[in-house]
Amino acid sequence: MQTDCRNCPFKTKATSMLSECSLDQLSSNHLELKLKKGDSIIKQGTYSTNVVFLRTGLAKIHIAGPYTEQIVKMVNAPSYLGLPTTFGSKINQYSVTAVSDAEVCFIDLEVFQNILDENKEFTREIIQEFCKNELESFHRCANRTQKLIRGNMADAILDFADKIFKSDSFVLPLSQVEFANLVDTSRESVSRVLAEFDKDGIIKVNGRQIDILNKKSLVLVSQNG
Amino acid sequence: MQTDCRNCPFKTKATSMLSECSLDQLSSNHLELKLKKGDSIIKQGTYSTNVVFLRTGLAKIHIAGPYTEQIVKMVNAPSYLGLPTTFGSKINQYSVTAVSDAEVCFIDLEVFQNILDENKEFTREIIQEFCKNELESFHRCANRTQKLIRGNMADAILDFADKIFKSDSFVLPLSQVEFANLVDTSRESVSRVLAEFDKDGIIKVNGRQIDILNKKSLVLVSQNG
DNA sequence: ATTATTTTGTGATATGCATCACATTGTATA
DNA sequence: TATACAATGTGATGCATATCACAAAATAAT
Repeated sequence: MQTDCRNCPFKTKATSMLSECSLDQLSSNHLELKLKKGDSIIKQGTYSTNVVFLRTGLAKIHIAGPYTEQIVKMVNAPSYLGLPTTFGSKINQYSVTAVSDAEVCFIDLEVFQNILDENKEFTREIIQEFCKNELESFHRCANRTQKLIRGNMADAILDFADKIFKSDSFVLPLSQVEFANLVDTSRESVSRVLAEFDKDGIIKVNGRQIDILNKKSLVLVSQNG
Repeated sequence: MQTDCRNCPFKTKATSMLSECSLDQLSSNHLELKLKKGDSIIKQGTYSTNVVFLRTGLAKIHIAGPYTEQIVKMVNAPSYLGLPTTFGSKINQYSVTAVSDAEVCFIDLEVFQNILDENKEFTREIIQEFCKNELESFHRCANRTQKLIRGNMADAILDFADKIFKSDSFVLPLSQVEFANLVDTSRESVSRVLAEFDKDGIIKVNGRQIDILNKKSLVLVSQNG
């Protein structure tokens, strides 16, 4: 299915920089797909020739570590997915999976490259994005390895609230196993710490429904443990 | 001091894509500097308007974690430094320090941006570089958090041999404290594990001189622990 | 509705490694 | 050459958290 990209209401900042001409090129060279929660978007180990545009929905980027699957980051729409894997390597180096219902557009790599070549502003924004990601990954790495579990879990919850859902009440889009893979812990520890936070009145846990009751405390835990 | 970039013998793949015109622009808009081991190249928290080209030498990228300084990665010449920090943020988000004598060129951000705008091939290469870095950081993060210390140390030693020095004999450019910050351990553990590897005949340690004696074993340790 | 399967809660135990404490060696500095 | 300071070696101890082993809910499948 193809739609007119010019009128797409889900443009990223980068995409809004594109010329009409490039948008038309996109329109006639992309495949739009509706996905259900759990559907695979990019699969580690498979051949890759597409950049993916996440139009709506929420996805996880995950990678097979030496022992367990690790969730590298959560991404919400609108956003481009798979640039590193598609540009940097013929074979996908990580997986992306929808954790909510989602809409995606598959864009041929050559078309995307062409659009990069023809749109300086677009390229600038994409590079900005790369820079932001690299900085984030530096910070994430330093935090994850130095902080204790409580701190990392607090971080993750704050991230969901502030970056993903923009609300202090949300339902966790991950199982505890997945949450553990995101925070680098065991499933059991996730369960325990969540219960602790609840007992301490920092958050209210009801199944996967999370309500942040005391954000200051949560930030403190994030900083100190 | 300014030199002619056209004849610079230390071009990256990206730089070799530049037009004569852009090289001239670079020539007249960069500051070349000779640095000594330990000299700071980029300092976290300071204002940043320059991209740095590492012409010769070896540098560490490091970042202040919540508790200790963490070395994110080692970079050897020729390579551009500080792109994420300079493009993505006005204030440097990480530090870069020479760990050997080095030569660097400071390039004004606007000049660099201009050169990006004018050279598609150059831009492609830079984007490739970003992609490679992001993939690397995914892998590094998954490995570091899942592997035991012996595995991570084996990894680091293999990295030095294969990527940095291209030789199975080299002198470690880091103190044990720094090595610990690179591998996410304590200084004591570095000392102990190095001694273990030596005792097991996997490597020979003599001060900071490292000789890999049994690379297969080292790879095995890297994989299993 | 009933069964099967996945997800979650919670105690007990084991362990890898940080931390502490100090000895020893190496390396700048006066 | 002596002295100060940084880098390293090595044991003893403690702690955070993984792992194991179940029970209990919750969801999905029949």
